[in-house]
Amino acid sequence: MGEKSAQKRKYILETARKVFMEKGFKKVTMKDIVEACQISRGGLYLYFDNTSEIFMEVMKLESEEADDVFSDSITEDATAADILVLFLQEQKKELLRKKDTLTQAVYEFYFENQPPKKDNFLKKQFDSAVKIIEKLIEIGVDNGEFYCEDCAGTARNIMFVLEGLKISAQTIRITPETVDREIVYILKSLGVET
Amino acid sequence: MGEKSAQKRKYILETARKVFMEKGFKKVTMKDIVEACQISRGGLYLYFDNTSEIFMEVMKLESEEADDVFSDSITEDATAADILVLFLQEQKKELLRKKDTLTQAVYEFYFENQPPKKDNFLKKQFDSAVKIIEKLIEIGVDNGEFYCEDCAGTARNIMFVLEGLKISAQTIRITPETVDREIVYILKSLGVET
DNA sequence: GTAAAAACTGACACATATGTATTTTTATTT
DNA sequence: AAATAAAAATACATATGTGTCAGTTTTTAC
Repeated sequence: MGEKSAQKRKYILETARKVFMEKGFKKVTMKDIVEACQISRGGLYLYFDNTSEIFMEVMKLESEEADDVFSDSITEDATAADILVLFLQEQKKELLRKKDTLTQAVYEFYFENQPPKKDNFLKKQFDSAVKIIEKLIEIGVDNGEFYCEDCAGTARNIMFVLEGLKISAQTIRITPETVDREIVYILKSLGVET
Repeated sequence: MGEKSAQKRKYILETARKVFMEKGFKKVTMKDIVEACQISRGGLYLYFDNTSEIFMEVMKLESEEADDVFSDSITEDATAADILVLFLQEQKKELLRKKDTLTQAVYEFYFENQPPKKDNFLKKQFDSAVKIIEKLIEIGVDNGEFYCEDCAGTARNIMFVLEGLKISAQTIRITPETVDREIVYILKSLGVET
């Protein structure tokens, strides 16, 4: 647990991240990470005590680096509807690729370890996304793009639908068309025809 | 894998089911099941080869025994809205108790084993629930209880919200109030005030 | 009542993961 | 360049799980 080289520490976390993306959380052993990092068993233990600790550090990095969910969507002269559509499209892309995401690993980790009340990675992400969507809907309502009586409720609802799609993508194998249908449904409920 | 006694086989599956409810899927070992069943290691292997096989059999039993999602909700003179409310309340109860459910085990199982295209336990449940909700909404629309332009879409949407709530209950620790809010939101979107 | 078949048991051999302790390598200081 | 300290690698002891098999008990059939 010593600090040793901060650079190597970072390298280990970044490499471990890839391993977790590939194999989820539960399957990953210290050996896997050792091999991926091309270091020795003892070497790894100098930095971290176990896979849970490593995973938590990876999540911490992740939430520090996580740029705004809308960073890709916001442009100078985009309308609220444009931004929402881009956001939903982005989410679609994300949830349809099974590997290449920490999604499953995060779920597994929270299954295994009682989800923390504080510092809950998923909860933070969820809540902040809800807030931003709510703001966005309000803007859309103000300039007449959307019709919505309960912006906060709608924002929450959208996020729960996305959560549902996300876990479904991992379990019941939904198709891109299914996601599209949901996106259209969401937009229509805001009065936006596509 | 021999058939041996069908009765004992059933007993093992029922006992294993409890173990999976308690510990999820990944954590459970043959030893756990052996001990829960109070039989010998060799004895268990006479019936099943590994935990995956046992779990699949448990799921099969589950889906055979699974009574209609609405069985508890339907009564002689209930309105469509009544039935829908009861159903949502039932789902709420279910998703809020963490243990006592195969939910997490099923997720873990599908994480570990590529979800099957055919015989997908979750998919079957999901699809059949969607169908029934759709029917229910149609009935409600016909007799003026609900307002809805896209019954199929709404039914699907409701199920994805429920999926989202279900996984969220396991990961971000949602409260009963959060579920209630979503239920109210769903009903309101159908034009039902509560 | 006994012999054959079926069901069951517990120990064993193997495999894999963990965390630590010791040795070796590399870097730093004088 | 030798002495020392830090970092990394290797080997080890421990733990836990798996699947099998030789032997035992129970059931079945005659």
